[in-house]
Amino acid sequence: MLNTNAYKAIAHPIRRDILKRLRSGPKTAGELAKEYDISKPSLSSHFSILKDSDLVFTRRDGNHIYYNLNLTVANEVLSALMDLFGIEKET
Amino acid sequence: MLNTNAYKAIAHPIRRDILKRLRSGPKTAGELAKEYDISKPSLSSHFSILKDSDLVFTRRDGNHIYYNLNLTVANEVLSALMDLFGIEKET
DNA sequence: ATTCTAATTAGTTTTTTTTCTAAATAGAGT
DNA sequence: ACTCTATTTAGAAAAAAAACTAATTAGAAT
Repeated sequence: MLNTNAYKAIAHPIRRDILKRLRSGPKTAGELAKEYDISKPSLSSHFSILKDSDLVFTRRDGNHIYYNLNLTVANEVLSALMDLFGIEKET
Repeated sequence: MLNTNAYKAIAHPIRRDILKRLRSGPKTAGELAKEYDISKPSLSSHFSILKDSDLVFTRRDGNHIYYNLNLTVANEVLSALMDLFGIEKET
């Protein structure tokens, strides 16, 4: 069953943008921070919300923490929405 | 292009529940109101957010206003999320 | 052990969302 | 025209989310 925090996670434009950037592979908080005109703590809070949703997970490599998109959960979000809307996956 | 209000629309559990109930056909505000322990104005505000997202549209029939699920927009939400996550629709 | 870099936590303020009660509107039916 | 039912609008209060600065933690590297 889907963690409903996922709906909250995708509700904010910055978090959606982060997810989009993670499609192409893991990024550090610092790399992502460059893209947004927002304080680091605010961004950290967005990361935290993304982690709570399980849409992203982290891995530390030395000094850096890499954010990764969890595609399994991403697929679960899609499935849950298809169910919500009563839309069938074509066979 | 998707109305980003749709992300906001699905962020609240009551609004998701309303969408789910509309799968089976149009419902009046009154019918839906029975399902939730919340004041009518609060629910009306949820309806308004759903309408802003274009996920639902209304049709008046006499004294009743029927809420309908807009499946076209529902599909657009799914497409937008597939794009966001970089998930391909299988052919 | 100190220092450097990366990122988070603490605490607060601002903004947005959700909720409420009371009043108003829209249309149907008498 | 009045009245009844269904729903929304107005205005205010409460709750939740998002933002900031300052301080802290975690680990790497000297």
